[in-house]
Amino acid sequence: MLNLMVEYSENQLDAVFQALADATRRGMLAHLGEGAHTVSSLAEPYDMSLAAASKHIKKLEAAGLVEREVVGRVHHCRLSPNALKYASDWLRDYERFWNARLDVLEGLLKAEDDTDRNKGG
Amino acid sequence: MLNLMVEYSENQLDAVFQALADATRRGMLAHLGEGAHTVSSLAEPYDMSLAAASKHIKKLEAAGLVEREVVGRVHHCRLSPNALKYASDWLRDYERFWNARLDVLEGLLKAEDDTDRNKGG
DNA sequence: TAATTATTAAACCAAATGGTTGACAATTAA
DNA sequence: TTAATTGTCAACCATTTGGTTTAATAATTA
Repeated sequence: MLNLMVEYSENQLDAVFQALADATRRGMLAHLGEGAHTVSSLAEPYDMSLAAASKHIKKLEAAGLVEREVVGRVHHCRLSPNALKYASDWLRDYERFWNARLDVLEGLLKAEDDTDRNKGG
Repeated sequence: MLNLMVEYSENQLDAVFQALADATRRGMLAHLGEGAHTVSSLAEPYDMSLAAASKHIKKLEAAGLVEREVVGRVHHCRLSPNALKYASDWLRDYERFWNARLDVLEGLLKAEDDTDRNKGG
């Protein structure tokens, strides 16, 4: 039934959605939308230790949402939108699929309603 | 910088992405795409207790992805695509935002490349 | 009324999560 | 060389997660 749809790796979807399920990490992604940031600059807005922020970034990296380039002692992070597209495509696929089903359902309900009206009228 | 974008509730995004970050729950959503299912029928494909499946369904419900109608002793679950649209819209917003930034970056890199070619040629 | 069915609730467990601190390695600056 | 900066690692802690099992509850059926 889902054979029409692209196949997605469960593990990758797990990792991406899990990474997105945290406001700190979503905030970091938003900042990375402006351009590359170092680990400390990404951590700065948050009321947590650098180590904690570093863990968040590692999780974004593991999900494929962020890439890192080490220059000297500074780690530059930038967005890597492929994984994001992955999740987005999955959602879009499901939305299309479900909306189609719901349209059918809506049509059936409307038809039923019309029948009722004719009976009652 | 994100002021152009719709505002999203962090809690709702947490709940939705968290709900989507599990293959069992994504599978249940896929089955619900076919139409309504009872709790036991949703649980049937999975190698886990009914209680465990029931917890998954509760989480989908809490995220607003699933609605439940109790008829006698059976609980009928159906898709409620609003929350899904919520997450999908968020991703789409970010994608647009990021792609715009990346297009600029790509343009800059291309321009640089052209300069190099002129220098080198 | 008693048994069966559909589902949740409660108590428990192991593993994962999100945080802390302190030590460490590497790089840069004085 | 010494000191400061950038970031990770390891150990630890409390809470959440995803599962179990054993009741409990509510609705049907016999």
